[in-house]
Parts: sequence; structure tokens; C-alpha cells
Amino acid sequence: MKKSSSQIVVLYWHRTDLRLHDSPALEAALALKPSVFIPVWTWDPHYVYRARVGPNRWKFLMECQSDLSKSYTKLNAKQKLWVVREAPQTVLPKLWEKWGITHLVFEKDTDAYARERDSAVIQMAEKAGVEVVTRMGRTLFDPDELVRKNGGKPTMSMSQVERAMEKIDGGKPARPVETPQSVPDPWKDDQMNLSDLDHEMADSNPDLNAEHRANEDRQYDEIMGPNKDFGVPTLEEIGIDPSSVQAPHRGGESAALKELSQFIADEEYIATFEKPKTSPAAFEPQSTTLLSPHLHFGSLSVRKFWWDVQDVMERRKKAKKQNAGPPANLPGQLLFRDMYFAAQAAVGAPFARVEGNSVVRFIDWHLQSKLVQSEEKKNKKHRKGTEKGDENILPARDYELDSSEAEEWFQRWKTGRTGFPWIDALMRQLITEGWIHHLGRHSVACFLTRGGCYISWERGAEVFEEYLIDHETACNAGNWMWLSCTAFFAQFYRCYSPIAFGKKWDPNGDLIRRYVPELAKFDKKYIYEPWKAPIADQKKWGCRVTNDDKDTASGKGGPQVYPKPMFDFDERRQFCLDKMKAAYDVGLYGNDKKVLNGEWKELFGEDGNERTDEPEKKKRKTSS
DNA sequence: AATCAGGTTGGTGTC
DNA sequence: CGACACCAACCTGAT
Repeated sequence: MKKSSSQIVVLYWHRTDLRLHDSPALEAALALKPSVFIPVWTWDPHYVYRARVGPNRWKFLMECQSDLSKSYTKLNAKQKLWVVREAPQTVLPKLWEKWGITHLVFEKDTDAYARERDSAVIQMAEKAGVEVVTRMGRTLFDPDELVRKNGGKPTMSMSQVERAMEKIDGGKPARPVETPQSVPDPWKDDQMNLSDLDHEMADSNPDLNAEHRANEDRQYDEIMGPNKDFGVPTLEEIGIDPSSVQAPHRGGESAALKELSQFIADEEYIATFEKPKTSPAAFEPQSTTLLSPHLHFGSLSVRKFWWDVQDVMERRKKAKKQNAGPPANLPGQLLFRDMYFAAQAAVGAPFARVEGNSVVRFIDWHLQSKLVQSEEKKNKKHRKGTEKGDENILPARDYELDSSEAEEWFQRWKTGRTGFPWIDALMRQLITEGWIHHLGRHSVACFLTRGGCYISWERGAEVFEEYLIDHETACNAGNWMWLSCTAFFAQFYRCYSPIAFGKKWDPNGDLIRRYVPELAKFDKKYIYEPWKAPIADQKKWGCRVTNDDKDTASGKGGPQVYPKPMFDFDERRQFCLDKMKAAYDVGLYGNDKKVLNGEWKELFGEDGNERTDEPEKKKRKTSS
């Protein structure tokens, strides 16, 4: 493609911004007045094979892409979202050569992998003489800016975030920008065609999502897709059986804006919203807005969300109606997201794990991640295709099988067979629908870590990464650290009970009846503790509570069975409390030398029940 | 330096 | 059903 000196050809790279409304980056791209405009999505093998993504999130992503593509076509019949099936690091240089690109524009992303990827891309673009334009747009405030205003340190509390944001533009996020009413043409079809391009096949080994693929995986066979039309991939194309997708949640900017406007119309709901007072057990309708998946994929702008809510609350304030205050209210909830983004932006890749993480407390959990530092060194020679910076991107993490009992508990937690109906209902809701209420996440996360199993939060975070349609690395890791009392939160004596907590919200056990149907007929007296029901009642209600958990919920032929609880919760609660206190006394953090070289073991008791007498250190030293 | 209040959302028991 | 004290006791940040 010949470049004419005056022509402006813009490649707009969609990633975390599957929308047209309130996109500062898209606005900047169109402000260049391009004569040719090509909005692309690069179908990145890193996300496809190295991130954990279950069927529900694939579907949601595809719906976001299809909706955006249709919206482009509505603005310009020649336009769509051009999906290119290759890694951005290899395909973008080919694209700007092939299409004579003069400007590359995208939304800034401070996620650890994104930074690695984007800096590589920017470097290549500059070398090729392609001008790069980026704009912040994913969060209320630029995470890097929040960090700077927080003295360069990760934001570890809401008060820090509030103080930092006060120093930025009067403490309020930017107002949404205009939605474009038109977009320029792409090249003509024959010029867009990439058939002659040298197509680099994706490395599908290891494929962290292999277990979800029922059919052959041919998604990378053709760079423009099987129909050579740059189409949005389908579930079938990526090897997933569409019938395995059960989430009722629909993706796409159109759906997001409609849902938001419905909530905004209910001013009473918006103004009196208080997160701790929303029910984790509610379904149809759910008690919260469920807009988080849209924030993740950028099908809804968080600043539009914030300002629409803010405007309602201002109106109500003038009308002298009582509003709920932050952080429990909706703007406060959105600010929490920014806190996690800014904390991650300051810490980098280790934020999502224990190893090398300066903000996470080290606890002697079961099933800890194996250290990659040493593994990495050992295998370096044998690993081919290891790109620079790969050590910052941690795909499949192996973990220490230090306890077969803990491993069994983990598997039972993961599959919703713990014998605690409240926990099992939530886990099954997570697996089938990809979404559970925030307090439900608290409940199951506390149970897996400091309030039951004493298993590493990293195991839980991986399961959430796989199944949540709203999974966001910064928020997921941040919340897991919060709930496991290893960062952000330290009151480990406040422990969620798998029985009392659910009962408080849902005394009839409706959530359990829906997601653990084998218990549907149990009287509400026993629904949270079915093992206490008399045998005669268990028979009458059609489900035996038994130690044999193998056939749980099979329901084929014989009578239904449900497992007895896998441990005595009160006993485990006390055990965890004692262990947490001991681990806090030891006082190690994820980046301490003794964590990295394994010496931590000497500081914790041998049998896992007691600790050595001398605390390592009482006060934490902050680096310079 | 020592103390105290506050921290998104615990559980239990009483009024 | 809501508000409150108490349980036992972590941290940070302000004074």
C-alpha cells in the first residue's frame, strides 16, 4: 500500500473499550480527520490460551463485539469491527504495512499484561513511523495519576484514594465525551483482504481452557476467520458447545446502555443504594445493577455510569431527600474499582499473586503457588518462544500439593460439593451463570481461605478468573487479598459463617433451592444444615445427606443425595483464627527474601498448628 | 510516644 | 424487624 503524504489512515485498536459512547480514545482517533479508518480487534492467543476464560465470558465478549460491529455498520454501511486472528505483537506491524497506517490509536490499559504488550507495540510502531495516540478511558481516573497523587505508592485504602482524587480536577472524573455520529470508510474490500499476509499460527500449548473445548479448535486457521470476512468468532469456532452457556447475562453496548437507563430512571433505587444492604441471595431481580461485566469489557463507560448516578443524587439532594453516603453508595462502589486499578498499576504483575508482591501478607496457606522464579531459571534453556518480559506474565501456575485433605476440600469447594448448602449454591451459581453477588463472593472467598479451608487465595482467584463474566485481574486479586485478610483488610476475627450469613439474608433458603435443587423440598429449618434433618424427613424430602459425595446431584435413577459437611465449621473457624494470628505475628510479605527462598518454613510451626516463639518483625519496613 | 477512632458490608444476644 | 452492645482484637492514620 502506497502512503500518500497527506493521507491520514487510522488503525483504531479496540481492547477494553467495546463501545462507541464516551470513548476519549475513539474521539481522539476521529479528531485526526482520517480519510481511512479501520477499527480492529486482535484475537489475542494470550487471552485465548493463557488466560482462564469459561464459556459464559466467551459468549459475553462475542456479544459485545457483535453489538459494536453492528453499531459501526449503522454509522457507515461499509464499516464493522474488523476481527483479525493473530497476536497483536506479530500482526499489527503487518497491518500497518499492508494498510498504510499513519496513526495507531487505543485506550490506555494499566493491566500488567497490557502494559507489557502495549509497550512492545508502541516501540514497533515508532520504529515503523506510525504515530501512536492513547487516551485514558477505562476508569474514573487514570490509575497512574492516582498513584502519583498518592505519593507514588499503591492505593491501599479508600481514604487514600479519596485524598488522591481530590487533587485531580476538583475530585471529579471527566464528563463523558460525545458519541460519534459518523465514521470514515475503511479501504475497499480488495485492499482490506489479508489473504496474502504471512499468517503466524497461535501457540495453543498450554491451553488453559482446553477442558471447555468439546470440538476441534480451528479458530486461528484463517487470519480473517473461516468466512474471510473478519467476522466475530463464534462459540463453535473456538471449540465450545453453545449449550454449555447458561448465563442469562447479555453482552453489548446496546444492552448496557438500556440497563443503565432503566436503573437511572429509578431514582429512589439509585439514591438510596447501599451495598451492604443489598441481598446476596436475591435473584430475579438481582439486588445490584449487574453492570460490572459491561465495565470489564468497556461496553459501558464507568464515567457515564458515575455521572448519571451523580446527577440523580444531586437532584435528590436539592429535593432534600436523604442520600446514602460513600463508600456504600454507587459512586463509592465505582471508586473501589479505581482503588484496585491504581494499586495494581503501582505494584505491577505481582499484584495478582503472592510471589514478589510487596502489598500482600504472606500466610502459610495450603496449596500455595509454586515459585516461578526458580522454576523459570531451571526451564529457561528448554523454553522456546519465550519473549522478553514473559516472567511478568504468569500463565498456568502450579501449586504445592502439601495436603491431600486440602486438595479434596478445594475440589469440593470449586464444584459446589462442600456440604454447606449456602456455599455450594453460590459456587454452582458462579459456574453456571458466571456471576454472583459481591457478598456471596465474600462468603465463598472467606470460606476457602481464612474462614474454613485455609487454602491460598490464589487458588480461589483462579477459579473466579475462569468463571466470572466480569473478571478483572486488578479487582479479582484485590478482593481476594481483601477477603483473605492479606491486604486492604485485616480484621480476620470477622468471619463469615456459611450458615448464619446466608440465613440472615434468605431465611427461606430460596437461593439454595434454586442452585442446589436436590435440597429444594427441605424445610427451612434444615435448609442451611441439612445433615441435621431426621432421616425420615430426608427420605420424605427426596434427598439423603450422606458421606458419599460422589453421586451428588446426579439424580439419575436412584434417590438424590447431598454430602454431609466436609468439616466442622466452628472447629475450622477457631483453627484459622489461631493460624492467622500466628502468621500476622511472623509478619512476612510476598516480596520478602524468606518467602522467595523458602526460609519462611522455619518461621512457622512444623505441624501446622503452632509457630516458633520469636516473631520475625513487628513493624513493617516500607521501602525507602 | 501513646492513645484513640475508624475501617464497604460478622455473629450473637437484648431491647 | 431495627438498633445497639458486646465479642476479641487486626490495621492505619490522626492527634
